[in-house]
Amino acid sequence: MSPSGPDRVILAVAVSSPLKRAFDYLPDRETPDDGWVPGVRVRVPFGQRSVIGVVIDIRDHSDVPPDRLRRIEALIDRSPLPGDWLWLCRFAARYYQHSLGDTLIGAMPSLLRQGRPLEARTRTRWSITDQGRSPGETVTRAPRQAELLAAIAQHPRGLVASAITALGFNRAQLNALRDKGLIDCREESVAAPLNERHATTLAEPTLPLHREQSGVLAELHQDLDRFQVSLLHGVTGSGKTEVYLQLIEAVLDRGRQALVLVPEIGLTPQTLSRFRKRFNAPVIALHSGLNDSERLDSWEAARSGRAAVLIGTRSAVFTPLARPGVIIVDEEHDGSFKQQDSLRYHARDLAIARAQRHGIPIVLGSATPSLESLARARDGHYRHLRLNTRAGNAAPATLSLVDLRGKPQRGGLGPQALAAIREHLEAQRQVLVFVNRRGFAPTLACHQCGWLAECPQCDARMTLHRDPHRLICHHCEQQRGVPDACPECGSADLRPQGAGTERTEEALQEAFSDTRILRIDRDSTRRRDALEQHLNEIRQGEPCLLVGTQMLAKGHHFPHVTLVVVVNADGGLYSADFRALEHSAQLLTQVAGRAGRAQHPGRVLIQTLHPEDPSLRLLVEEGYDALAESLLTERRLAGLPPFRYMALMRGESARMEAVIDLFTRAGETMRTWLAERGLAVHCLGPVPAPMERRQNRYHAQLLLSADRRSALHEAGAWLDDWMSQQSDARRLRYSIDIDPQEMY
DNA sequence: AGCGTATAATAG
DNA sequence: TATTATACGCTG
Repeated sequence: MSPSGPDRVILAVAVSSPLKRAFDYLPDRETPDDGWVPGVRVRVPFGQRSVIGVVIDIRDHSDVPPDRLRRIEALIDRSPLPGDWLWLCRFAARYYQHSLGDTLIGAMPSLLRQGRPLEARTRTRWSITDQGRSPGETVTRAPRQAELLAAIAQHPRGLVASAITALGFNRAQLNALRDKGLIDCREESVAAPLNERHATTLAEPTLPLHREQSGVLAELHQDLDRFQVSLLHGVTGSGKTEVYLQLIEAVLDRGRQALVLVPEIGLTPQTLSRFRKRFNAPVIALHSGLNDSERLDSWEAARSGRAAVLIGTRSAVFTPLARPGVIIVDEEHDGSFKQQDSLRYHARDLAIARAQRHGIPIVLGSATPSLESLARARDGHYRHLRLNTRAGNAAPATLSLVDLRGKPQRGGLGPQALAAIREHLEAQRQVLVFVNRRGFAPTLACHQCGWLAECPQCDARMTLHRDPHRLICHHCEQQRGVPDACPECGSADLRPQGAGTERTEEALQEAFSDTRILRIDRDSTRRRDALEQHLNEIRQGEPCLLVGTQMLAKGHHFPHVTLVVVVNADGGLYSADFRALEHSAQLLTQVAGRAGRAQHPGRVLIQTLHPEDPSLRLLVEEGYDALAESLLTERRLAGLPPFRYMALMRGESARMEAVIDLFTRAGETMRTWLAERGLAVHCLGPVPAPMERRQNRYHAQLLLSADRRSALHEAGAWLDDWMSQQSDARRLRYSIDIDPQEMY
């Protein structure tokens, strides 16, 4: 066969590289030509390096000149990586317009990335041979061997090596019996066979459901065997988790697996233990604490079917499943489901694509659904399931706005809030104070000349921290000492501006000196277990004050808290980001949901400088759902998501002109092409990013929007391709974000 | 000349 | 993106 003959085998290999194409290779010399299947890992020479890649296609010719083709160094896998996983990576790479190689390599456990073989865990099982049943004189002089032989003979299916060791026998005795031909061994997979059902016994009984929950569960039970998106829209405390658990029970009964996605801070030991206690089947958590080999083991457990329930954050959506039965996305509106670098995927959206592919149901749960999901529920694409009553008939918290204009403040708290706090503490209750900023104060200002502590490398103020006493930029981590005098005018009258968690904590400690105060934010919980310890203390129920950021707002239950104070609700009101109000309303509702979950009704005080703001009033007076309706109407009129689709091209460079020049040409070319093509896509920009300078790099963006995803994708792909051909594009960093969540 | 660092080129 | 080839400026 001539090297350039037509029936020669060429392997298209995807490697981790920003280049959005596969690379052609010749097979290695060991592997027969018919031994190739797509989806196997290979080691290939790439430039000066040797890297792991995935064979994505087997071809009979290449467009690359034969003398430039290199040879695969080694085939790693005997069988391809899991088919559902390969499909999802392909889908994600195409949808998010990212390199397939990068997607594949990034979505596999790091040990697989390093070339570690993926083998199912096996164990050795020893069983007796025909000869062993009548051993004759062969073991009379070896009493231990005779005992071991008798032990094995008692078990018709044989004994696994670990059981034999547990009985006090050793390897030498086994080998001796084997050499005499009395016993034999074989390797068997640890994984459950594909048709084996998980133990259906519940380790813990189910909780009684209230009427609404039963109704919802009955609806979910109807569609266990087909693709259906259900939006489980349930107020805080309405018992969504119990619905998940009972739905999963039905799925496990059918011998299928469940994949549960939770927000980044939602994977708490309590959540996990609730799942583990409920099911006798293996529940596996995929969290950041796993080391590389645990991660690979979990992957393998899911792939082989050994694991029944998988719970994890964003990246868990890429876990391969042997027998998928249901996917649950809890707190589906949570921003942490969107990856903000490299492959900018949304785990909720990929989960939906995956469920569709598998033909299984998916449940999106939230008390404050994203406008995207609400819109799809309203137009009938998703089934809208509601839970409006709180378990145990707990009354919903009462929300009120507190006008802070012209009021004296201590640590950001006005007189009304302080009085309410005192009242609740005296009644032996717990109070939660929510401050959406860590540190002591958002900035330091000179009262003589108006100087503000600004970050030297960002368009942002530096946050004043007390412990350590430093000015820190939250955008670039840059730190500097706190000046004694104003660097501009020399005045010593420098004052902190506004309040962060540290300052509110300090002010509250002064005002309520006998009260235990627990601060919970990223700084105070950096130490391992610090958060857990605090939460345990809070659960004891002693009166105390909790001061914290959104870490407190999400996922935790505080049955003894009867008052929640929101120090400043105005953050989301006047932001450049069109989603700011939605996110702000979700957060406020979540915080409010922390109050009064037990027998005592809760109160929520929301401090604001804009008590007349219509959105804020709508939220407080009628709740999240009413505000969401109004926001949806605005979005429709403004032609914004979820009524139009967006793609955002971001660029950054050390010089603003470099980005603007390139993006200006990109925008013009794009618009011309769109007009010629007759594609209904808007191209806006370039515009500088809301925060232009970050870490001394300048950011700008080009925004594409369209009525149809397909048009948007075509335009995005064209733009990306055009960019890759520009020589000056190499000098700056750029990336495309499909369905961007934040417009920074 | 020799070195360290910024910048460009390249990947089958 | 990761790596390496090269270009350039500084020291002695």
